[in-house]
Amino acid sequence: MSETRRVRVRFAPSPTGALHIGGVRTALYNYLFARQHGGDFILRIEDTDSQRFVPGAEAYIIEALKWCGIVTDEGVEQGGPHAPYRQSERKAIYLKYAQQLVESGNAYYAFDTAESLDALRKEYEAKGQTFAYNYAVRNTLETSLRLSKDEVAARIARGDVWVIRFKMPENENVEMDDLIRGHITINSSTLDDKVLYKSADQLPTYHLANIVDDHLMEISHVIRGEEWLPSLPLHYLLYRAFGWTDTQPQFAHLPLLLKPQGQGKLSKRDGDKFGFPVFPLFWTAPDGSTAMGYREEGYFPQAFINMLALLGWNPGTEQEIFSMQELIDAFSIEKVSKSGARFSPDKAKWFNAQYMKMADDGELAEKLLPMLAEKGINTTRERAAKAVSLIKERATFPKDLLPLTEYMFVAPSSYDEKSVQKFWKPENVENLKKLAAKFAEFDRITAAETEPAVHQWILDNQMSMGQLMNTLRIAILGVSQGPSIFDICEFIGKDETLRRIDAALKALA
RNA sequence: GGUCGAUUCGUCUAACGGUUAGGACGAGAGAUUCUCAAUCUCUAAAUAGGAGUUCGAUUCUCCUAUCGACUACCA
Repeated sequence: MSETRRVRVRFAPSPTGALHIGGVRTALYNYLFARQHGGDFILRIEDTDSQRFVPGAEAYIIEALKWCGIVTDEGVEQGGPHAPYRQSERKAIYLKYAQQLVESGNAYYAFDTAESLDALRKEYEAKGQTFAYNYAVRNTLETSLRLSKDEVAARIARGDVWVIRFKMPENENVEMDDLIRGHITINSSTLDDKVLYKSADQLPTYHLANIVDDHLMEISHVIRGEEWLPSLPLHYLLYRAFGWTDTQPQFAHLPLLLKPQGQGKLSKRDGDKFGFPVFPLFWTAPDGSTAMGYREEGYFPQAFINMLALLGWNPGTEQEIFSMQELIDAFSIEKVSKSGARFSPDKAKWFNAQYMKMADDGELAEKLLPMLAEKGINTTRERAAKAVSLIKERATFPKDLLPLTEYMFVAPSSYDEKSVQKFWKPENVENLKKLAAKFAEFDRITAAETEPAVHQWILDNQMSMGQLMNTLRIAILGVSQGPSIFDICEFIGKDETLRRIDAALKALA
């Protein structure tokens, strides 16, 4: 645990489905930490559960990280000095380590069947007790602890089912340190003899594979979800049993992400229930069910990351908008909060609106163009960018751009009844006709020159600014809303302005 | 049930034992404007409860309550 050790962190998801936003946040914090310390960020796939493996999940994870702008230095995709990075491809290394633990007396073979253990659990339950596979019972069961070496070998050779279990010490206070939670002590007697190596699929369990790989990959810091806190003593003891305590990584357990309403941690179903995504990308499960994603809902990855970064971490300043580089510079593991954070869809939208305001007009135009084309409107990138600049501050998502700009390209086909009732009065209509005549005097309509001139003209003729402008607005847009009416008239041009006034006068006569 | 962890406005959070407990989202009100947004200003809104330690606890300790995680040959 020397201070000079190179920082190497890993994100180690299990490919059992889409990557939940809680997982994305874990990956993000690891990434920020690595970058801040000039270290390495590694993506390792922990696919040691052959039962729950979901095809496509790994590809999803990789794509999600890419969309978020989280760049991996080593991993299943690009390889690296410690390849392979998929645990199923590292199968061969784990058994050796498990056996090493047996030889050193820290683990043992157990020959219980799933059925016999099941029966034991039921038996205890009937007595109102909870069965724990630990120091109290291990000597009464079929294990290498009481069987002779020859008999153990014979049983294995015979094909009996076996697992390797960790021999949890009895009544020892395990002292641990967590970068976020501080010092923690747990008595080992409350822990059980966890399975390290499974017979079912000849693969290690998470605990073994995780410790072995973190050691082999020279991981310096383990930053993971709080759900791992209960297994931290086991992991400490494993490092000790292997004799790796001098290079044991430091641990940081992140608080959980909670549901926006009600109780419990955020789950996949919450998205469906409350109408917001819990996954970064759209996901189609093997059973055909689907779940929406932030990307598809129109979130900017920067906004998504910004929102996620602040959910459980705070720099202590009042800054809220952070670029990835700013996050890297400001991040600190000590400032991660200890309690679970409730996810807020409203705040997520607010972040997106902030990024919308900052977005480049040209880039937004690229998103708008196809939407317009779908409506049969073809225009240039420049025109679209100009339209976007007029309205982007009132949009939250790129999809809002279409309804906000559509009327700038096509004349209204109908007029909002409420607005008409309010403003389309005989006097206003008469004034509108005069205004049209006034417009005709200009070579072209501009916000810079026409607007002040018309204002003065309205004053001189003792007309009502509010009444006339809204009447004009109805004629041009069909509704009484939107950005400055002179900006719009300038955008559509003098001819089109006069044409729309004329059309409205006829339609609403 | 057991073990561990957590607890500041409705939500996300700030406050190296000393502040009128700050900011943001959301809510309400107002300003501005040709309208709708945006923007700006203002308002309401919190230290879970109880004991201690201390001159002084949001902050430290203990108890209670509540919430959460874990308690698989899942990760």
